Amino acid sequence: MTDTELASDLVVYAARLVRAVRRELELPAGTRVISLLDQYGPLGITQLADLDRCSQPTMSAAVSQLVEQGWVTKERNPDDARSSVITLSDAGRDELNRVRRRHGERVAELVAAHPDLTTDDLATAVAVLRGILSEGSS
Amino acid sequence: MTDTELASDLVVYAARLVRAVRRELELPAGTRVISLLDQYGPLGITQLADLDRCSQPTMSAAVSQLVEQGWVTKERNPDDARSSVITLSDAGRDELNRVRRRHGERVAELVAAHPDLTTDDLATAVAVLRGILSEGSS
DNA sequence: AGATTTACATAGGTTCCCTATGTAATGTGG
DNA sequence: CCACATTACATAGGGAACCTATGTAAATCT
Repeated sequence: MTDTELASDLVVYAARLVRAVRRELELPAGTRVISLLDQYGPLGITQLADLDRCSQPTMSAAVSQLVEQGWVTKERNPDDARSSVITLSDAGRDELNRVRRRHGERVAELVAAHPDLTTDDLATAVAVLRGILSEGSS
Repeated sequence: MTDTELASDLVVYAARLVRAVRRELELPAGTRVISLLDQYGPLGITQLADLDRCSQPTMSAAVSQLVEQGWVTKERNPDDARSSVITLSDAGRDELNRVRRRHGERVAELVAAHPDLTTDDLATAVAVLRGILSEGSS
């Protein structure tokens, strides 16, 4: 199997995993946003859109929803009145932890059902996905 | 890092990969369907919906579109007039190969941009995702 | 035969995401 | 310092991919 074939399979199976998890657990778009804020700290709308690889209007809408839910705060940037600063709230961090635990438990079940998959294998899979996505944006 | 934490990360990064690829390449829902037909041979609507983990109406609509595009054929099942038999056409198989090649090339580029990721790592990641998804449906 | 189940179609609605475009604030060249 | 481009967002309008609820016709069961 070539790298190209493997890479193709990676996309297909990644898509199926996401669909399978979403069916049972709900994986709202907002989760990705608060995950990014947790990882990078406070950010503006456009920065978030770039990191999440979505359009700026999409991120605007997502942030509005998160503000309504109380999971982030949105303030004017004192250094640049055009932009905003989106900050993860404590409630948002709690939500993030809850979602992560739910997802983790569910997928960990699936992993546990396959004894031939070791923790090392799992760690490698995560490293591959994360590596692929780091900076390889264009 | 525990298995649960790793599993949680796996979901997050899988979701980001799918989004990243979809942004550049288009990963239409129909691709999954013809991929399933390629893997399992001719199937009915409900069987396809179960395999794709989507609802039956969703699969009905997806198949209708694929028929219009000429990538599958839909015939009445001679053994059971209620059901249909969806079959991958030659054009559909060509399309599948084209899509796979595009996805593979794009992700292979991303992989190539990270020399610390070996082919073995990639193969492990694919094996983990496929393993997780095999039969672990419920 | 009547009732249930199965396979699919249709209706209506939600979520997520896009492009196009407007607006206000910030830099920039003459 | 004033017109102009650029940047950061917001708004408008629309499309794709899902869902649940429900209807219909064929197969199966009692």
